[in-house]
Amino acid sequence: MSEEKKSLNFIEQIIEEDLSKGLDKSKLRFRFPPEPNGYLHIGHAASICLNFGLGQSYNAPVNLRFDDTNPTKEEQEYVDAIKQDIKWLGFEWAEELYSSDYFQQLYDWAILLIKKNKAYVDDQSSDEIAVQKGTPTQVGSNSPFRDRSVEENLALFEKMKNGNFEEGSHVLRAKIDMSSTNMLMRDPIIYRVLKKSHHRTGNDWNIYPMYDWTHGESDYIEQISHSICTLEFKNHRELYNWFLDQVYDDNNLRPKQREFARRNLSYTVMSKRKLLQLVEEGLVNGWDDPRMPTISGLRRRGYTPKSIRDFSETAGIAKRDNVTDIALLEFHIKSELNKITPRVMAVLDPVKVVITNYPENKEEILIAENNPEDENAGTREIPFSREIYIEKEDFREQANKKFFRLKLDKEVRLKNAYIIKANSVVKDENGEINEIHCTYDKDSKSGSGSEASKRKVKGTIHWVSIEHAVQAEVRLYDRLFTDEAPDSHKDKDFKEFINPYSLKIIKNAYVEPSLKSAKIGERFQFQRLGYFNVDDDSKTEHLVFNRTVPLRDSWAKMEQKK
RNA sequence: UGACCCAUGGUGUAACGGUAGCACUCCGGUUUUUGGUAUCGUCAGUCAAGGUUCGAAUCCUUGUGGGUCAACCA
Repeated sequence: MSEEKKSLNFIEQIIEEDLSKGLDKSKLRFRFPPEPNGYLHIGHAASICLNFGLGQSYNAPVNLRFDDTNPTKEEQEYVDAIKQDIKWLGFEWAEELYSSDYFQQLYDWAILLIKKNKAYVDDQSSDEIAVQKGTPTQVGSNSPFRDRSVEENLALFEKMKNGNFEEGSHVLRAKIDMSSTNMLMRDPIIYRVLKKSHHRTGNDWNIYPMYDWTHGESDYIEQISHSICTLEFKNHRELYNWFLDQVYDDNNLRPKQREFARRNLSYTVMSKRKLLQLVEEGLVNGWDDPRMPTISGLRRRGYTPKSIRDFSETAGIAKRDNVTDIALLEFHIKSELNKITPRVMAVLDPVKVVITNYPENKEEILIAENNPEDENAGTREIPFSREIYIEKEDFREQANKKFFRLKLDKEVRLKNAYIIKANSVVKDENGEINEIHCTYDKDSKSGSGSEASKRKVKGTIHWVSIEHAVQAEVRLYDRLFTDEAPDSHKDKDFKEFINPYSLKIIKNAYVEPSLKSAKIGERFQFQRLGYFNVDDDSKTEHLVFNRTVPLRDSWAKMEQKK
């Protein structure tokens, strides 16, 4: 076999370089560090696949670390959901850890910082500190409290910790450089007073560490070799390294932060803040609404873990901002579902067909292939009778030669059944077609091997036997937004681009009887229509299907062009 | 009037000084009892200008365009 050299992404190249410079392969260790303040989305999936993928290819441990340093926003509900989503995606973490596990160590190190005269307690308000910070083009100025004695700082910090100060009254700051061109280096805040109960540490702490102080030190504690985050943290790297310098010991591994571009998807939004807004304002039905780009939404929609992993792999990673075409995600889900889903027949917009030369009480069982893509998928039985439903749009009284479906005086094949010819229509007082009267060629039964069955008829349409069909609810989804990048418009709110037709509910669809026992989560291809799964709301007496994604429809495309 | 990062077909990525490749999308053909699938094919790209070099997408300079940074958020 010719082994084709797979090109490495830039993170892998950095790792290879470190390895070639002498880093022991057994020292490789990664982490995925979500804040438990929302649900994971397809953008996180990129990071998850990257980190856990590196773990797999280098046989290195990957920790799941909840970055829970802000008790005002974090909840156990999110912790549970995040764990479920990662598992569902097919990954296993080495250890489940929490930044809050390190609160004591972080506190001890802060004391050390004070003793080294590299941190001080500032009594100023948040506004005063902000003013002193300057602007990107203007240097900041020193706090009047910057030169407090070590003893005083120690005493004050102790008081902060003990709850003797009110929120907002005091902070601990690193003493770095108020004139740095990097705003983050202008004496960043390390600790703030927050008298809030934490989802894990309860009321143990009155002070909580900030992200920058926490993240690098946590990486160090866990001996993470490569700490991979998104581009907006690029400017934090200098501070990450400064904090590391304060505690670093030569005998240990020194973590390295590297940044890649977050993955954006067209026709949706990806920020947790905006997704939360959609949920809270009732614009969608929760975090797992099938229109949401969340992992739980995609799961409910019928996406498979593999399709999401394949998508992440194909999209790749790099350092430039991007908006990936959602068609790529759809390509991967269609490609997988094509291979694995059983084909069934369902009619979403029914019109009645009467086969006038078919005996009134007769019913016969036809055999249908479950999946032409899978020889082992077997066959199933489908009942056929005199009265059936077909899709309204599969019939026209008159149409040109391009219309490969049922029309007056022309023939069409009923999938897995007979060739029929339309003879007449029965209309109501409004001119709506109530019934289509057809005759069938009784020798043309599919698979019978007869001459008639081998006749070439241009079109094949799906159907269900009225007497045997099961009524079902079908939910059709379209993209949530009408704009490719709804949050890229400076003058417009992203919600202005919400697609009012993103959800269409069909109450009276009819599915073939084999679906009567379909279970929640099961996936099917409704032939000629798309891929569907059974929604969480589904019950035996009231089946509910979601359309995961439609089939490619070149006919619809042709029609549209006209 | 700052610092840092980025710039390859419509989209996402590869090429690590030596033939600009892959995938998606779009468009067209063939096959087909799904207008699906499969299969074949077409269109289409190195931000600009200089420089270094036998040779530049790649290195350098300048410019242009985009992004990030002034939360007691992460």
